[in-house]
Amino acid sequence: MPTIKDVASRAGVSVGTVSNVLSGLATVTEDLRTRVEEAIAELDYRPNLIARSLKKRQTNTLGMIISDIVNPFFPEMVRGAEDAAAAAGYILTTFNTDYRVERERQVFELLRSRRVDGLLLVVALIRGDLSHVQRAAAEGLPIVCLDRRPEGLELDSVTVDNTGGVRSCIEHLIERGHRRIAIITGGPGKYLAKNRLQGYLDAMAAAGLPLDPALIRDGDFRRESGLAIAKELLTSANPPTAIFSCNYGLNLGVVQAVEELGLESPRDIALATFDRLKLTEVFRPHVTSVEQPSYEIGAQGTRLLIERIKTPAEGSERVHIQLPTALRIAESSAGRLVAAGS
Amino acid sequence: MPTIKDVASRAGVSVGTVSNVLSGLATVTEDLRTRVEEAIAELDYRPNLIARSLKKRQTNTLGMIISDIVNPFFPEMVRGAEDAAAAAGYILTTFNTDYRVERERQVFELLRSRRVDGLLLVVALIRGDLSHVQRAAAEGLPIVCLDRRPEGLELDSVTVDNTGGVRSCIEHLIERGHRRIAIITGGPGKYLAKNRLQGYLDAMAAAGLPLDPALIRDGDFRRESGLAIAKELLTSANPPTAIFSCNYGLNLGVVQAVEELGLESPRDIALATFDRLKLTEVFRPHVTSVEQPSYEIGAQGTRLLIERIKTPAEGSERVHIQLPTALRIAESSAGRLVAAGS
DNA sequence: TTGTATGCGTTATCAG
DNA sequence: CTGATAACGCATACAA
Repeated sequence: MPTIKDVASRAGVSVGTVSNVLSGLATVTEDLRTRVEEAIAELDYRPNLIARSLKKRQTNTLGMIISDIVNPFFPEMVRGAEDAAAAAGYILTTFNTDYRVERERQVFELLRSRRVDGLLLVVALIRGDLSHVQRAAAEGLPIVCLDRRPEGLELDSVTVDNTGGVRSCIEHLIERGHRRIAIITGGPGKYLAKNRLQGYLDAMAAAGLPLDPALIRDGDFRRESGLAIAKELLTSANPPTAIFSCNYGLNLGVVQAVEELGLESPRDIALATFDRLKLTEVFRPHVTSVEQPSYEIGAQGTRLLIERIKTPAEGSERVHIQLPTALRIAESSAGRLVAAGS
Repeated sequence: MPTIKDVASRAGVSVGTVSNVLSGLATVTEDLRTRVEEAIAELDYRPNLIARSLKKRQTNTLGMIISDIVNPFFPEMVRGAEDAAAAAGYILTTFNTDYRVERERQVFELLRSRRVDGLLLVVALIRGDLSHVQRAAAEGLPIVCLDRRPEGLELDSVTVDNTGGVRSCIEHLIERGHRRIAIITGGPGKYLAKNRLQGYLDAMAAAGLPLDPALIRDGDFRRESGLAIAKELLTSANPPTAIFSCNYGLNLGVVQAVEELGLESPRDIALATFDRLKLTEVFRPHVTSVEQPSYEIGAQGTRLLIERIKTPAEGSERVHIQLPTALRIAESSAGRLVAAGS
């Protein structure tokens, strides 16, 4: 592979001059510039970005740590990040943690050794031992948290209005005449689960509806728990008229339960869920959903990060961007035909 | 950030010694080794992988060029690649081309400037101007093609048995009593489209069934064309009893058409498609599908690539791995209740 | 305006 | 077995 030296000698100039035409900054004679450019073309020269990084102490590389690219929530987010990164001259290297903190810690080490300029982070854990991120941030590595905000850490973040999203959806169900609305959560102690449940509580309270503990059920964000809980709910003595799932995994289980019990939505039960999946929309039932702007989370997070790289945050003034969700009303949340019971 | 020099002076040894304990290779006295390790811990030293890359002329980085991570076919493939890369001490940087060759060319330049050790490539185009990949390969950059094989290029590849996958599915439909089986392809001149159509032709020929040109329709792999073509097929004078879609995008359109016409599968029409999407399986209709081992494509491609990096291919002996598909039979391909017509 | 020299943080070669 | 030193390819003062 030709180096800058080869270009220089072929063009009959010094390496300094070649470097100058490469960076385009310095004023260099038209004559020399064309000679250098010819040499570059003839040699098929490509500047060695590794050497450049070493010298300039910047890699133009962003690290991105997510849970699992196979989880359909992430591809759009990654794409948003990648597009924003590319637009600013950065590249992205992505890592999956499968929600395991020890893996997150490994990746942190690796990324810091590779001297990434900044980090996009979807934390594996909201609380617990976050010392690796704390230390990295303290040592000056720009970090932007996506989707979830770890507790007790001063970091910029881009999240979604989980509470408001659920609230608007529950309000919609109430408006359609539902009073016995069940919610399946992601389980206690989880960031997303807590915030989403709050939206339910808010909406119910605002409508003056009583809370039935039997209708507020803890799942674990996975299909299996949605299936089991939905079956319990639907076969109980006093079943709900609507079920809200706190993420799409749970919703899959609920949909499955409805079919396995020989029921149909919206005829027998109204359904709604957090997360929108365009791919399933042509199938039945057509489920009402709360869509989050995944692409924007990635894109805006990346733009924020790059801004921080260029001008580091002073003191503890951090920015927290919270993006709105959108309610996608579909057939599954049709209203009750008769007046609601007690 | 501390450097190897800082570690050396703190441990009272030379940089050479520190380098030796880092690489673990050279024999170094137990005494010195512990002193160095202590210094490393105390300074929280992390070797600068950029500098190491410059010196060793290897980045331990693999480039991966795909069409679009948002296309549900890719996340599993990327995940497979990432896992295999991580297991071998490499990291992956991913790029989307949106099927645009000019973008592919840009990414090639970038990746070569960054001195990636190898490339995982899902080509944007099967034929046409592939000079950038040809040149890169000729200059010694290890490249493994995934999913599609570009024409006239000597490159290792990992693909799927597209023809066999479709054939087995059509055979299944025939076995269920279907004779008028329609196929919606990805359009003429495309690699995947051609191979998949061949499976249909093979199965029909083997069963001695006549080919009806009206049932072999060119789509473009997207939902809209699936919708339009399916509507035509279903409302024609002599409609098919089964429709096979050559990818999942087309299938989405077909499913939509069936519902919009007030029909139901399998009651009124049998359905089957290439590509399996686990997420849609709980919804109705439950569509029979040909599943490809996406994760394995990525994983095996990566392992092959790393092998090539370590021991480059001699001459033109290239390896082409072709992975089998799996037929996932679901409700939508139920048999005909009455004997099939002519 | 252009050329020269130094250093970025490592690894590797070679004396000692 | 350990230490000094020369690259790796580039950017950047600084000198000419």
